[in-house]
Amino acid sequence: MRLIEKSPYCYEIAQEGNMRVPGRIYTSKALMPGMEADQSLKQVANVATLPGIVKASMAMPDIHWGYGFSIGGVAAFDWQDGVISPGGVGYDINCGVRLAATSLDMDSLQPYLDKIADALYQGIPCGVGSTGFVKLNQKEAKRVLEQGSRWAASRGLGADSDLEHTEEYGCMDAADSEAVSERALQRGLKQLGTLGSGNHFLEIGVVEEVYEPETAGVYGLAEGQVTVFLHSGSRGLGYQVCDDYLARMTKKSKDLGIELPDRQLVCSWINSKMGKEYYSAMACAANYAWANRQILMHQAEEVLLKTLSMGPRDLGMRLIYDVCHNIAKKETHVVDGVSRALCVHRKGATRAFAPGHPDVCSAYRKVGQPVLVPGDMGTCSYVLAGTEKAMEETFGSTCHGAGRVMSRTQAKKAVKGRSIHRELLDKGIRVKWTGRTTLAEEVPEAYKNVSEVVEVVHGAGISQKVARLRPVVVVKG
DNA sequence: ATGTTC
Repeated sequence: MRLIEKSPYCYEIAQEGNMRVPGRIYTSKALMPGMEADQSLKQVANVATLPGIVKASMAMPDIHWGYGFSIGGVAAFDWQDGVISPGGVGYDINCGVRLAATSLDMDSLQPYLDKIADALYQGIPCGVGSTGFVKLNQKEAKRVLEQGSRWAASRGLGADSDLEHTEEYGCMDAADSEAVSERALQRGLKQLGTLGSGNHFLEIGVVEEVYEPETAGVYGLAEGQVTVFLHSGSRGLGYQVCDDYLARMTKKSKDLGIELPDRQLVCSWINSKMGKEYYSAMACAANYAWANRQILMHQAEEVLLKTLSMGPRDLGMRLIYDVCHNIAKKETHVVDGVSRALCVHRKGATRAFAPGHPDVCSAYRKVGQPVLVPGDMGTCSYVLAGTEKAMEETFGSTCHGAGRVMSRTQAKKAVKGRSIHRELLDKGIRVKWTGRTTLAEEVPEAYKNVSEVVEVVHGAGISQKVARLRPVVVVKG
């Protein structure tokens, strides 16, 4: 595979063999060795062979090996003549993050942090197999799947301003609960309002540095301010939707009429019955994830109000934004001067729409869409803004996080005998967790340096640094 | 990521 340097942060995988377009990798010399250590670049080249792919098979600097498609990949297919692939979305459909600001400053909150850590850990259902406070019957669950965050708001678990500050307003219209299997629906009944496990978290943090005061002001962020940051997805329901359609599409893979370089790239024509059905089911799982994050954030607010004996006005908790980073969406983009309907797959990649884009809510339209980039639990996270260059180069997309450099198994082996909890506490980070192996798997060194990842997307111009956040309390599954 | 091999 030939890697050609196009600019300091952008490399090309030359088009060869069955590739229909080149590969394009956003990275730096510092991040290159990690990138070449696994099969992720090969996966980028494999995706370039899929029918209907437009412009390039792209990878963000946080790329690492994933199911079929690498995590950190962006691939857009023609809506008429292209394919849709569950592996291009990921098992955790609409895995994403949301950030809320509060009116508190970290100096005054410091004495209460231990109490807050205990209360959040008690009050937020987390871990594999956990169940939430909201129990659904089948009929109600279908409403969640078709309405997303709007369902949560209609049950008093969110406000209109929350919907306004959520990507897609917290609901994909294409959702049709008929496309979701009985088994997937069943798994969703008891899991609404649960955090999950692995890299999912709920964090109390502080705005440590502001890079763009004007944009930060528009978003409502200032240095020293206390924030609430949440990372979760569609839980067992989304997993089951992905699993169901991988199996169904594999059975019908002959319909595609082409040989795939990797069986994990199984896909359907977007235009086919199967393709449309997957899109409708995926949208349901995406809506479930939005409702889930909406409920989790509402629950976190309740816990903070009670723990701090405060009224909502004093706490001043308000959603800044909610983004998804595992999704396929019908979007219109200009390709070679022509406006085209595309199915943009972002798997471990975040939408980063530019200032002025009609899909950016009115409050933020002047400065561009907020992009939320969580780091590992011991470092920091970033708030970025979408740019025009992202629209031109990456279908309005950027990175989604730090990206793994060690597998979970490798990480567990690497930290044997160490107390990760103590190491983090020494850095002023209180961690609460439930899984026996969670802290080892999520140890900071298992991830790339998120600051290096962000330098790439900022340097390449596909998003702009706005602010950096530092965690002080972390709750994990 | 995931009732971590229905």
